[in-house]
Amino acid sequence: MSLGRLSELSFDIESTGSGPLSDTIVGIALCREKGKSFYVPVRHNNARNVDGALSILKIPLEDPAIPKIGHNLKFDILMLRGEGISVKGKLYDTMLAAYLLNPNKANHSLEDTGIEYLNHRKRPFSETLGKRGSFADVPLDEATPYAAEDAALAMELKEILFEKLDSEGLGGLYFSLEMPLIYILADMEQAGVPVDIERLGELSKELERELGIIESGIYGISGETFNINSPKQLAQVLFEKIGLKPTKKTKTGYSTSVDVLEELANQHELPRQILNYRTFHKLKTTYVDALPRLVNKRTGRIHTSFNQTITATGRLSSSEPNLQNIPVRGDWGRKIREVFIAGKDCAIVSADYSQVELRILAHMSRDRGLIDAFIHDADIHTNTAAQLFGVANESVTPDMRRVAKTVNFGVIYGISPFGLSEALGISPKEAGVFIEQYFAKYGGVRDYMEETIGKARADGYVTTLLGRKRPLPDINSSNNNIRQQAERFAINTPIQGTSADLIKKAMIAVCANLDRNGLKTRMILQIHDELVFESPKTEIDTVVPLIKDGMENALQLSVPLKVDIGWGENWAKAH
DNA sequence: GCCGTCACG
DNA sequence: ACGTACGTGACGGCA
Repeated sequence: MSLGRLSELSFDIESTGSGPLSDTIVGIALCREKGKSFYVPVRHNNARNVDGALSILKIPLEDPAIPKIGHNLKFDILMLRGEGISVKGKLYDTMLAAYLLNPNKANHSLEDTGIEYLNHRKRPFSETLGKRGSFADVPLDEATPYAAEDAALAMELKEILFEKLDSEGLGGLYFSLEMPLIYILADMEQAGVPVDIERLGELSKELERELGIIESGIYGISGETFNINSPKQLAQVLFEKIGLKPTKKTKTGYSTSVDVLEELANQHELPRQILNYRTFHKLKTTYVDALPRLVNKRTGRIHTSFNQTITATGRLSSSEPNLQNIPVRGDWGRKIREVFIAGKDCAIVSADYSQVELRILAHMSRDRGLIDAFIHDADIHTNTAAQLFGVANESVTPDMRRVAKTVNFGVIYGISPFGLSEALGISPKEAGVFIEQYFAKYGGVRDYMEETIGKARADGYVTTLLGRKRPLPDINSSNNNIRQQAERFAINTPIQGTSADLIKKAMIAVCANLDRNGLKTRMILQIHDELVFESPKTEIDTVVPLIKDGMENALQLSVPLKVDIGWGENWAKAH
C-alpha cells in the first residue's frame, strides 16, 4: 500500500479493539475511495513495520486542516493517543450523525446503521473473530478485509448521513455542539478520576459487618433463612408466611419494591429491615466493592466512558463504571463521595445548575409568573406551594413545599393525576385538584403544553432550543396508553433535551476558556446539571469565576441561569 | 438474556 | 378495564 500521498486526502480512520486504555489496540483501517481500503496493524500479532506506518499516518492525522471520517471517532482518537498521535481537525462521525437523525434507536452500531441506510450487511465481527481470543490473533489476510470493510462503510455512510443531517436542519447542532464535544469527552475519559482505594476497603468492611447484623435480624424475625436478594423468596416470606397484604404486582409476581415495603413498614418490622438490608447491599455491591476493580493499573484512576449516542433526549450517559449515579443522599452518600479525591496539589471543583429544568420551562413556556419568580430568584417550590394552597409565601409549611416540589417535577415529566397521586401517596382525584390549581396559576405552562403536543401531532417530532429532534412515531396512536406516553415524551423531551444542549454548550465554552488561558484545570465529570473539575489549588481563584460565568452564560434565556459552585479535597466537600 | 430493584439527575 | 409520571446503568436471581 502506498501512503505517500495520504496528506492530500480526506480519509477515514476506523479501528477495532476493546478499549482506549487496554493493551489490545489492533489497527487502523483507511479508506480513500469506495473499494480501496487499507488496514494498518498497530498491535496486531506478527505485524511488521507498524512504527513506520504510524509515523507516516501521524502527519495527516494531526493536521487540523484534514477532516476525519469514522464511526465512533472518540474511540479512535483515544486509541491513537495511546500510540502518541493527537488527532486534530473536523470530525465526521457517522455514529453521531445516525444518533441525531434518530435518537430513539436502541443502538447506532456500524452494523445496524449500514443496514438501515445502505442496506449493506457487514460481516459480523464474531464471524471474523471465530474462536480466537482477540482480534490481534486473527491472521492479517483476514483482519485486513474485515477492518477495511468498516472503513469503506463509514466512508459511504458519511455521504448519505451528512446530507440528511443538513436537510433535516441538524448540521448546526452537529458541527457546533456534538462534534466539538467528542474531543472534550475524550479528554475527560483520558483524564479519569482519582479514588481512595484504601478507604473503599475500610467502607467495604464496615458494610460487611452491618449487613451481617441486619441479615441475622431478618432471619430471626422470619424464623427461617432465605435469599434476601431473591424477590421471589422474599415475596413468599412476606405475603405467604407472614401474611402481609401485597399492594402491587409485577409481570412475574408480587412486587417487593420500596414503595410497597414502605407501606407495609407500619404493620410489621420485617419490611423496614429488608429496606435497610437492600440499601447497604446496593452500596456495597454497586459502588464500594465495584469501584476498586475499575481503577486503571497504569494511571491509578477510574476512567468511565461517556456515551454520546444513547439517550433519546440528548443527555450523555456514563458506563463502566457509571459515574453519573454515585450516591449522594445520607451519611453513606457522603462517605462514598469522599473517596473521589483530587490529585496532588489539586482540589475538586463542582458546579451545578440550580433548578435548570424549571428555568428552561419558564423560558420555553413564556409563563409570566414562572419567569418573574426566577427573575426575583425566588424559592420556586415555596412560590408554587403558595399558589397551590392559596397562602402567602411566609405561611408555606414544609409539607406544603414538599407537595409543590413534587408537582413541579410532575409538570416537567408530563403530569398525570395517576402519576402525581402515586408520587404523593394520595388519590388520583386529589392529585387532579392540585394539577388544576397549578394550571390555574401558571396558565402559560398549560398553553405551552397544549401547543407542544399539537405541534408534535402535526410534525411527528419535538425539538429542543438548539434544534435537537426526537421523533414521536406514536403521537397519533389510537391506543390511549401509547399515545399518552408519547404526549409525556413531547412535554419532557424539549425540557430535558434543552438542559442537555445547555450543559454541552457550557462544557465547550468552559474548556475553550481554560485552554485559552493555559490553565491546567481539567474537566473530569458531567452529571447532567453538574460539572466536576480537578484543579491545581493555585488556579482555584481563577477558575471558579471562569466556570461559573461560562455555565451561566452558555445560553441567553428569558430567565437568569444560576450556578452553585464549591471546592474541596474531595467530591463531598466540593458541594 | 430478561426481570425486578435501586442508585443518580 | 386497562395502565401511566421523564432520562439512564448495574446488580443479583433465575430461567
